[in-house]
Amino acid sequence: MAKAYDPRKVEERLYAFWESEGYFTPKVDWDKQPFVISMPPPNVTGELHYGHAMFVAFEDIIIRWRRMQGRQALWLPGTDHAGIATQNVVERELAKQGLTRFDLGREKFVEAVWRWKEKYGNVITEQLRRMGASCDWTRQRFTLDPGLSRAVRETFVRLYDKGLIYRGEYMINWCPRCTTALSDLEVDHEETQAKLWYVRYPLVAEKGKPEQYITVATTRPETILGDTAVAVNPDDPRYKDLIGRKAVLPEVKRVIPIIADPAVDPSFGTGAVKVTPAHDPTDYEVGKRHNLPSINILNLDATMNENAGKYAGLDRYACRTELLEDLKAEGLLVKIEDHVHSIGHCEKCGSVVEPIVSRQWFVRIKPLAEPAIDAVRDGRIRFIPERFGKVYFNWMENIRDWCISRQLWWGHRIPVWYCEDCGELTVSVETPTTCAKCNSPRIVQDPDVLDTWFSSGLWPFSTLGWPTETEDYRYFYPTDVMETGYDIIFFWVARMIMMGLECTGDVPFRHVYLHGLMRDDKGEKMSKSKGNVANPLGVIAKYGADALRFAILTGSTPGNDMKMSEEKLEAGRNFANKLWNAARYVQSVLPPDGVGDFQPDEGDYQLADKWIISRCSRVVADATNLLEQFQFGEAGRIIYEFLWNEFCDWYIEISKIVLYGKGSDRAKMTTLAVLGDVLDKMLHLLHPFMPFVTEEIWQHLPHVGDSLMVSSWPIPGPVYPEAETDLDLLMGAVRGIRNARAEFGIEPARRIEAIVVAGARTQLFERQQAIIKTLARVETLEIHERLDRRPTQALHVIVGEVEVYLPLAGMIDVTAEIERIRKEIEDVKALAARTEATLANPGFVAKAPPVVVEKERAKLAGYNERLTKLRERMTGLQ
RNA sequence: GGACGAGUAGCUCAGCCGGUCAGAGCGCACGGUUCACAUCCGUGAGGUCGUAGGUUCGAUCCCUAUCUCGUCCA
Repeated sequence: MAKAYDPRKVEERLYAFWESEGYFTPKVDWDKQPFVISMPPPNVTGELHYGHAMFVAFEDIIIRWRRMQGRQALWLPGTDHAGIATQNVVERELAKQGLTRFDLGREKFVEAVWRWKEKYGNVITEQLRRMGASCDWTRQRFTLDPGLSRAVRETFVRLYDKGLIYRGEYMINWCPRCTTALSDLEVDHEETQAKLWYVRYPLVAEKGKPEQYITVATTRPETILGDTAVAVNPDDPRYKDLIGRKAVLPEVKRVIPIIADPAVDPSFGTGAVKVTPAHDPTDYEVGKRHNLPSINILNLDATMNENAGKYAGLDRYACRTELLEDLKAEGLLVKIEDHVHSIGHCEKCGSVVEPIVSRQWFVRIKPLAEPAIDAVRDGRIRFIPERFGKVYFNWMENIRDWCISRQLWWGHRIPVWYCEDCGELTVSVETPTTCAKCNSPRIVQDPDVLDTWFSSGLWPFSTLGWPTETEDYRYFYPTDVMETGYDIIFFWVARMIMMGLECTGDVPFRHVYLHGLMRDDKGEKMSKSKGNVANPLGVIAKYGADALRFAILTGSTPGNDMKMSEEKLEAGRNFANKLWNAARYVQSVLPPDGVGDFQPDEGDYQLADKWIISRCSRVVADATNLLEQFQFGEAGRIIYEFLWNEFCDWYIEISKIVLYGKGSDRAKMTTLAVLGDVLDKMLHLLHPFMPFVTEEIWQHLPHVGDSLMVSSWPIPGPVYPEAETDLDLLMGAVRGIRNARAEFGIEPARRIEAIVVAGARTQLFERQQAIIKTLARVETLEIHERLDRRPTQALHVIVGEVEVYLPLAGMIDVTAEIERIRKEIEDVKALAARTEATLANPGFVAKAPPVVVEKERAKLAGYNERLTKLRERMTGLQ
């Protein structure tokens, strides 16, 4: 084994080995329990970023751990066609050649996207391998695969037949750049510093009344061209008289009514608002209530249409500028105020979204949402962390119908055909040749495609073969854990739950584990535009995939964002190297074929053996328990601490005493067996965290089986509480001596003399004196049960019930020592006083659990014993 | 406007159902070339656990209010 661990030499080789052995591919075995995770499918043209690194780390730790527990573990990978995003990418490529998708035409364009997908679509899957993802590539899926496309059609037809999908004209969000409808979720609202324009509308003159105006305030003056009313609040005294009168729309000269509607907020602007039913969701509702005409003034690319009169053809913002100029010229622009309001942007391209009335397909969502709410409420699906359940409920309970049609070319074509003869629709899974109503062959398919999330919503079961009752589907569904970022609870998690319940009658998964988002070391969200995205592949090349995984897993808490930093990656790398070197030591002392058939008896174990076995048992139990609770960070930390601070710092050092000493072969074999066994257990526990380094080490050590990744998860061994207490005392003594040595500047290499007054623990110290001698660098060690004449020219250390003297003639400044002890007496007295006060409180003794009271009493006894010893020492010195 | 999260050692953060929980890593200070490891070893300093109340025998952990930062929904 090399002196330092070099991940570059092992990672790709081991991954290829695992994959070629078929370890990632579970078999359907009805005698065994499956364990399934559907991988959130990355965008097919995407590149690996930290978000992917996170889900790989979390999902792989779960799946590797369950696999080692003997489950038929399936982690099903795949990619998403990501409609808008992918189409945009290819359109941008075309734009470089000065082309638009319309220049190619639909068929050619879709072919171009497929070519793009074939060329770049596997980049991400290759990158996932670099992370060590143990997913089953033989079952890899793509949302546009024939099987998954069939699932989409099947779902559409079923929902349509049940009346849960309908087509209608409603106000939707329109992205003029992508030229498609968007669902509410695909619109990002952003608080924007903008203007509020106050515009006067002249009233139609009435006999006997003076010339009058009504002033409205608007953030979107260009929509004046589409106004069909002015509205005021019915209770607003300022406008009572004007209700029912008519106003003349500036520029357009259309006569519109002044109406009263409770939706008007009297405190906004002047209290009078313009009503544009075709271009504002609120106005749309007002228009419906008052039967107002709806005048569309926009083309689909956000230029003004013929209804805009002389502004026709202008871009919406150019039109705004010109119109404002004209209003100003006419004296109708009263004033301009600064105003902050939220503006909707296309999630994908950032363009300002237009609310327009359009004919689209919708999912009637309430009937789907209700069972989905129940499934979480009654615990069939559990969110981790729990609080996200509240977020889920809040959204689901106020959910609105889902606009699913998109005016794109890349995606699942809507399975609806319109008859050019009778005008009826045919909705069908199989592509029809004739109209279902009149049998006319003159039918034409709806040109639109479905929202990408419609197919993603089917992912946990469409990937397993649904709607066909395949063996995979029957065995592996429902899945166990859905692991993803909390930012797509609504987009994806909620929709999978709704679709899963509707389509399969069962929940799609039982647990939803949500991780936070990755931020840079300043806490900024990572984004390409900010340029703060470290490339995970670069990180892997520099530190190794294990280091990255360990940093992610131990540096995060469920549901909380985490900051990534070089320091954390270094810590991960250092830990891998520490493990490597611990193994290197074990390998160097172990015979080539290990300890063979040798099995130590209980009686062979020395104190240190029992101690490390016991501690190891606890770590195995605790780590397993923490994994059960999705507490990956805590699990990682306790293993880290055990390995570094107990196994390496103490047990390995103690083992050297035995192995390099003159003991019996049997004693040495016992130590070797324990070293190997504990290390082996740690390799197992750490494998799901750091698959590469653990496998590589395991392969170097004597082992049974072909691969660590398919070996069994350890079960906790025996626990020896007494050995733990005893070794704690010995370690305390060693630390005490080291501390004193450091404090008094004794050269590390210098061997000194020590006198232990051990009382009841005399036997322990006599038996284990080698530990003290070696680890504290003591040359001669005297051990007494009691000692009447205490040395004065000596340092004094108290460890529990034991005292240690380090006779260092000439090095002791008695006055300083007295001062040091005086100070310690003060400290201990303060502690004792606090404990006494607690115990003196009658409420405490009466109400606290007896165990706690006992603990306090023991604490006090300990303080008092220490005080006695300190005082004795004090008088001895004086 | 509603909801949620964060505010713990200089920095980054752990602390599950209130009682050795005041912790880790990094950084810092001092000292280390003996054959696992300087990607290391030993020792040490550092915090009124955002602020103010309350519940309790006892609160970093529960309740109320409040401040700062962040996120989501409307």
